[in-house]
Parts: sequence; structure tokens; C-alpha cells
Amino acid sequence: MLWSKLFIPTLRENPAEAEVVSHQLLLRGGYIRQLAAGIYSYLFLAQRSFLKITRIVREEMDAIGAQEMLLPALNPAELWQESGRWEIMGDNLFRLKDRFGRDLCLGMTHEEVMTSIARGELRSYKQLPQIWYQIQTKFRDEPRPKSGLLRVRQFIMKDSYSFDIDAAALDASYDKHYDAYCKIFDRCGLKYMVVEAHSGAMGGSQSHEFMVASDAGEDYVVNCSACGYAANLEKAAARPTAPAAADPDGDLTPEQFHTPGQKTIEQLSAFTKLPESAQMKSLVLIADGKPILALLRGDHSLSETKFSSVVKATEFRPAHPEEIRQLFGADAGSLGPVGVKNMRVIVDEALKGRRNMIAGSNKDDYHLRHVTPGEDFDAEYFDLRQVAAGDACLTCGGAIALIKCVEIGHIFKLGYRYSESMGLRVLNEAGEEIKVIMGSYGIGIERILSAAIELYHDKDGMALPPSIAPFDVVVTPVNYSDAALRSAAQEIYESCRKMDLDVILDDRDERPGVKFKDADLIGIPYRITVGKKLAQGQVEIIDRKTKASEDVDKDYAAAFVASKMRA
RNA sequence: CGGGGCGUGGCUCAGCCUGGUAGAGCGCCUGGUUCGGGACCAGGAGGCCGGUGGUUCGAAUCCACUCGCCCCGACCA
Repeated sequence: MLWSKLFIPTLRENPAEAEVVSHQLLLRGGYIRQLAAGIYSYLFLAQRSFLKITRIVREEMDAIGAQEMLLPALNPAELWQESGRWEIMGDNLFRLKDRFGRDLCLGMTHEEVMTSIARGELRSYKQLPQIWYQIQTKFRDEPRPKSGLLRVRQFIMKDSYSFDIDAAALDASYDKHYDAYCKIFDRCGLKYMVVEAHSGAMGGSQSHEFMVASDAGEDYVVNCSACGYAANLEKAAARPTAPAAADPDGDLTPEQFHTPGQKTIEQLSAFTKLPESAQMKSLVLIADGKPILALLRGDHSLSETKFSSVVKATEFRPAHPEEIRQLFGADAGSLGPVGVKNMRVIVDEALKGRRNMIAGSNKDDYHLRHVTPGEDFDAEYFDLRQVAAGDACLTCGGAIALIKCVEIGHIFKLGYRYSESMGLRVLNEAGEEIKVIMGSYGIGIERILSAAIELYHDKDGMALPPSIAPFDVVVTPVNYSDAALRSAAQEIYESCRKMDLDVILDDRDERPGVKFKDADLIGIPYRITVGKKLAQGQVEIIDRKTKASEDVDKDYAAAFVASKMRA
């Protein structure tokens, strides 16, 4: 294609609204334009890149026997009411009414629609397994869209769903997806981690996320470089650092002491001259309307995800100050577990075996010393703690690091969540009606591009992996009005085309600097510069990523690039 | 939803405090000179200053309301 005929509106300056690199470069490179908060138009270059990405996705999905479909984005409320997600999804679901006042929503994923198709048609175990997928636009009414294409209200997702006869068969479908996802992300040129993930409120036994390390990300991955353990912070477990001071010995009884104005762990630590780890942190949460007291070591923080799975609550929040006062007769700064009878008390495992700690006394301005869990109050132990950097890995003892990441893919075992609520059953070999077990698997198409840019860019622009760049190679005659340069460039352009390269000829009447800057900005992997050296029959081939330049014979240029592309 | 910031030509921004002719750089158009890392000269087009209402002889500027966008937090299959 001829650059002069294309719409590639590059910008010299960064638009003010863009903060993260991928957003800035997508805008500057003329890939995208914003239509509204979290809603973007994908221009020519972005669309080309997405077509390359989705092609890879299709090839790998098809390779595991998945069948592509295309389902409606507009869904009737009834379907979502059946699965319960009409309520559960709350404000995240885009809802609308038609002219007759019927409730509809825009799908954020398609478990319901897929299940409704399956329950109408799948009758026998002989029809299983099935893997169905689509590449389709999804909608989420994000409270805060941000970071360019990383967090948006409308986006493209590859979502697939597996239907299996039993758990073992689901494992097989899951493993197929796991492998396919690795191939997809490998082919897209991404550096990624596969981490254990929380399977969410929707149930399900196992879940992995595919993560790309990036400061632009919103998830934290806990990683042990020694043994390779990797998990989403939400569900990660690790051994905490040892308490900063040993507990006092002996079978001491709790003893109240005056702590005027000491409200926070930090203040109390300074006041008592004891480390934060000598204290118990008391958190009051209201889970499904009922209060729960959660205890953690003073220097630890609560993992809300772990908390919610422990208490199996659909909804929970920190208690309001008035509620705390009413339940404890004291304010948040002086709460403790001793004597608490009117609610469940759950205790983080890091407190197991600890003795004679400091806790609130449920009387303002007083705390207790010598509080021992299990003796001075009943303790139900759970892993409630959010892992912190520096903790020790449970498998190898290595130091745990926290890495900020962008989630590009997520696979998980749904179990019977939808087949149960929506009545998807088949007959097994014995003629018995059994529920179908399902899995669900997603890939964010835009996030692949964004993550690649986050991963591969420099001060001049994007350095996209060849497999997902909008073009393979740009032919850049230094001066297009020079007849010799022009005809050589055209020749090279034609031979690139014959070799099936995605080639663009920069035939614009621009100064060379402008063409180089633009080519660097939009991230075309290879550039063939036709300039001075043409007199010797040579052109330059520049690798966008390494900036390495090689002189080759002009007649060999296309083949040279083609061989690089294949490498 | 809470906190903060910003809306002035396509982009980046000045002007606003202290009301009185709407500006700069980049981009765009025409002509010319240039041509290996965002050229130069000359000429030119393009803005109901986010919207509504108010104050005033007069509002980009002051006041009120409102809409939009960005950031932090909350939220997050």
C-alpha cells in the first residue's frame, strides 16, 4: 500500500489525556481515536494489528477443535436473571430497555447465551466434549475507564466455553486451552507469566491468568524467582516474615492498660515500644448483613478475596463507625477479640501459636496486653492475609516479589454454575440425566496490542513484534522525487509484495526525517531505506527493535526481509 | 460515588487573577527553495473560548448550574 493514500494520522505531540505509554503511542501513531470515556475508534493501523492478532487466535483455537460462532451482544434480561448475574453484576452490566419496556443488557461475557444454546441442543454424552468460541465485542459499564485500551467500556474479546461430561474431561478441555493460550501469546511475541488466580464469585475450582508485567497494569502478581511460583496477589499464599520481636513467655492473663488517644497500630507501636507485629489488628466487616471480626497481625493486611471466600459472602464491606460503636461499645481504635460473643471471629494463620500479644479491649483508650489466641478467645484460623513483598515462598523459601501486571487472558473451570442454574443436562452412558460441566476462557484482544506496546517501545515509538505489527516492512525512499530512488523503491516494493510481505511504500513527498520518525513511531518491524547507497546498488535494512542497520543489494532486499520475518 | 485537575483552531498550550480587537508553536492549504532523523521563505485558511443561565454598557475572563474528559481512591470474571 502507498502511504500517501492511507489515513495514518500521526501526532507530533502527546495528547494531554494520555498517561500510560501504550495509550500515548496508540494515539500518536494514529492507531486509535477516543470517542468517549472508555470507548475508542480503531483506525486503520489498529484494525490491521487486531486482524493479525485474531488470526493467530483463530488458528490456535481451531487447532484444539474449538468451533467459532458469533453470538448477539444484545441479550434479554430473562437469560441473565436465570443465571443470577442480572443481580450479581450490578452496575457493571450495561442495561437498557426496548420500546416496549423490556429489559435488555449488553453482554460482558456469554455464559448465558452459550448455555442456552447448549441446553436446547445437547442431549447426549456422545455430543461431548464441545468447545465453542467467538471473537466479539463486549461491554462493561466500568466505573472508571482508564489507561487507553487497558480498561474500557467496550472491547473485543475472544471467549470460549467448554462443555464436558465430567471433571476429568473438563481438565482436558482446560489443559487444551492452557496450551493454546501459551501458543497464542508466544506467537504474539509477548513475555508473559501464567499465574494461579482466584476463580471469582462465580465459583469454579481452578483458574489461571496470563499476565504481562507492566507498570500500566492493575493486578499484582506474586512471584518467586527461585522456584517459579506465581499467583495473583488476590489468592497468593506465602510465609510471612517472622515477628519483629519474640512474644513474652508464660501463661499470662490479659491485662488492661491505659492508651489515651492511641488509635492506630502505628501509634500504639510507638506508645508501647513494641513492634507492630506484636499487635493484633481487629477489622470489623459486615458480610451479607452480619458482622464478622477478622484478626490479623498488626503489620499485615487483609486479603478481601480470601476473606470473601472464607465467609462465603456475596457482599461485604467494612463496618461503619456507628455500627462498630453499637457492636463493641468502643471505637475502631480500641477493638479486640476478648469477650466478643455477638459475632464470628476469624483469625489469620499468622497468629496461630502466638502468645501474649497486644489487642484492643473494647473500651475506648484502653488496650489489653497478654492476649493469646485460642486461650483468651476462640479462634477459627484461616489464611486471610494478603501476601507482601519479602515474604518467603511456601514451596522453596525464596523471597517473594510483587509484580504489577496486565491481564491478557484468563481461563477457568466453571463447574456446574450455569448448567445447574440454567438446566443444561445430557444423558450419560447409563441413560441417566447428568449436569454438564463447563469451563470459560477469555482473551482481551486490545490488551494484547497494548501489552506488546508496553513491553516493546522506546523514545521513538513502538517496536511491535512482527507477528502483530500492522505491516511487516516499510520501503522508504529518502527522496521520492528523485527518479532513481523512486523507481528502485517501487521495484523493491513490488518484490516484497510478490513475497507476500505486508509492505507499505512511503511515497509521500516528505523529508526523510519525517518518514523515519513516522515509521519508528508506528512500529513497523523492518525498514528498507532507499538512499545514497543506491549508487552502489545497495539499500539499508533497519531492524526497528534493535536499530541495527545492514546494507544489502537492492535486488535482495525483499528476500532478506522475508527471511528475517520467517526467523 | 468521594478527592483533585482540565475544557480556548486538528495537536500542545498562553490569555482568565485585574472584564473592552482571541493569541503562539506545531499541523493544514498555495507558491518557491530544499531533501539521510519531525527543513526554510512568502502568502493563506481555520475558533459561537464545552453548554445554559445570570451580573454588566460590554464576559473566554466574574457568579450559578450543567455536561464532558483526565488523574487518585472506591470498584473490578
